[in-house]
Amino acid sequence: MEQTTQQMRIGELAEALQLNPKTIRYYEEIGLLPEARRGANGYRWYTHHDAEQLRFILKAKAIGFKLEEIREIVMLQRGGEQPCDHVETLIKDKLAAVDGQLRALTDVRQQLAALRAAAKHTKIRRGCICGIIETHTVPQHK
Amino acid sequence: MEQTTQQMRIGELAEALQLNPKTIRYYEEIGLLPEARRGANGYRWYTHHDAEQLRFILKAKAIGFKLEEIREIVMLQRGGEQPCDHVETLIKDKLAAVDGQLRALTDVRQQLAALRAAAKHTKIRRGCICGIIETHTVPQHK
DNA sequence: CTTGACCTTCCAGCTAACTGGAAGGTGTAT
DNA sequence: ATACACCTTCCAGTTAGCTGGAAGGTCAAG
Repeated sequence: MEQTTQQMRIGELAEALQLNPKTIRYYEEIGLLPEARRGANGYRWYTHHDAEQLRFILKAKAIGFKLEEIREIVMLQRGGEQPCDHVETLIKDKLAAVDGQLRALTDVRQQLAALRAAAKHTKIRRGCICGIIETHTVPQHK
Repeated sequence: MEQTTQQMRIGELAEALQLNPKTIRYYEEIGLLPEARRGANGYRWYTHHDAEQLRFILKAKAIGFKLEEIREIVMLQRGGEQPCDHVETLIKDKLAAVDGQLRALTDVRQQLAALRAAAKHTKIRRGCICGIIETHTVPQHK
């Protein structure tokens, strides 16, 4: 052990972020993650910074961005040195998209809250012949 | 014309919400939309209420919910009469999920804003040998 | 009474985003 | 020396969410 910056292999990174190592390789393959540094044996090695990058990607993914869109965003971050008009436009677009999402999200949140309030209000019967349960516990889809 | 509630056929609904009629049939098929009322000729007829339902679905979809999850939510709305503990738990879960999304979203928004600020700051050179442009205009993916 | 724009069902194919399996190399532990 | 749990690449298969095409019915306009 002579490196100061502690590194991890793909399995550890995957474990830390709760995902399949294959997914990480896939992200590298499509250019979402930069090509990982390799050890003499060909193994990929990741730093804390890589983990942060990946964490951001997962966050963006969780809120409904497509991998291609996320790729555009992280490209902006990575090439952070040479911004130009085109890049500014891109960022502006992404921001607008995110703001749109925020509006839609608060809207849905409000509807859910109303639903819960209504549920609280009507909650009288205990028998619960609740048609929803069947449709929920057996989602089946087709 | 003797109906008071104006109805529309699948094409009009699709046009109004900017989507493919096939998509609407597909949503019906997977139980995301209830089975549409049919005319004597077998055509589907939709009301304003159906349109609102669909609009909500699209909103939820836009913020990254899977169709299966949206189905759970609209099921809750539809069976709004008989809430029970299980249903309440479901709603609480959805609300928690949405709040998580909201947090992630504001986080990403903040990062984008920072990126834009940085871009504004570093924007000096006009030549713009901006590595991002190539990677953006030719996304290629494989 | 035919044309054309709708609608119907059924079925096949597509893209995105993984995910699994095969075949083989690496490295530490007994 | 041999397990064993890792890692590698390559290639094939899966799931979600549409989307297109074929084959045919409906209906208002000319």
